[in-house]
Amino acid sequence: MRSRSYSIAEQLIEALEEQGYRDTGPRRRVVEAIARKNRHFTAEALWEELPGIGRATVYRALKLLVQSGALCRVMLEDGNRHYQLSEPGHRGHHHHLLCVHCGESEDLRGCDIEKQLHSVATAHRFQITGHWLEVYGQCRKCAAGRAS
Amino acid sequence: MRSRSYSIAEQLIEALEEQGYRDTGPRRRVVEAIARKNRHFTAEALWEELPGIGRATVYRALKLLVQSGALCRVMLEDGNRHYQLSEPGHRGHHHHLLCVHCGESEDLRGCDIEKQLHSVATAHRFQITGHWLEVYGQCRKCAAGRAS
DNA sequence: ACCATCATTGATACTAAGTATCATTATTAA
DNA sequence: TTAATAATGATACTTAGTATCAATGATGGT
Repeated sequence: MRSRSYSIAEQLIEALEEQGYRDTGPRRRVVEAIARKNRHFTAEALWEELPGIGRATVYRALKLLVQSGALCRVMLEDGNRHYQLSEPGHRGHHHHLLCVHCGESEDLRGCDIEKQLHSVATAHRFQITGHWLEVYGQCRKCAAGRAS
Repeated sequence: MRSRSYSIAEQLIEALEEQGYRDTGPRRRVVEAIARKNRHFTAEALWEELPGIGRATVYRALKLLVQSGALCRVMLEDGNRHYQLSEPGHRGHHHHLLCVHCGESEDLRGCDIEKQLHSVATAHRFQITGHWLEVYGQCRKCAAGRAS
């Protein structure tokens, strides 16, 4: 008995199929490359790992996966846009803790920032419909390694 | 007796001079165009309003003003990057309430999100060094006009 | 298994938002 | 007023995509 019934790649293919998109060879190669990543990456870097696959195909797959929530776009502190696999079962709205040192990221769980925003917005008489938050810093390992 | 001792354009020129940059003709034209804006704008749109000024000059001025804190880069919900004048005397770290309907924005004052982030980050054993937040919604006027 | 339909692909060109280079021009300080 | 230095604008390049479109591939019905 295996504890993971589906590989990450299979979950991503499923995320596409749920939206009515087909399971094709090129898409499989894209999701397999994404599944091998353990940190955020750029679309361009992903494409460079996939000789024979068209640039547009890679960008299209990324777009569909972001739509599904299985993949997130994250913005680095320098403004560069990267992609980041969502943690399993964590597809809804969430934020990231991005380590500026090693590039690792964790999903920020238990952030009820909405509540706080709401009260601030009330003071401005502003009706909030959405927000975007990224948090930068050092992960446990990097903070430990660089503390002196 | 005038209540505003400096025009917005003058304040922007000052922001540049404080950083050791010169007060030049092209820069004056750029900051004057920015000062006339009452909502966020793209670099490209600004450049198009300034015939005879080089694209690079406009982008360079924007970069310096952002560095000074007098101007902010804001990210819209669709991912487009715009620029937004900071409210007077509000140059430090702050966030924006962006109206997705009319494009107006307000600086978000009194947001002590840092405190909350800090406690969440402690749970993740993550050492926060910075964050980025944008809030989207409808401003007072637009919310009133569209309520039914 | 076959075919029609419709989605997908990859090549290519284009756009947006900049940055880099560099010869020319403008500002400033001595 | 002149030398040093900063800024400019033209141009080319980069990054992160989107649009177009002919060719190919997947799917459902028979």
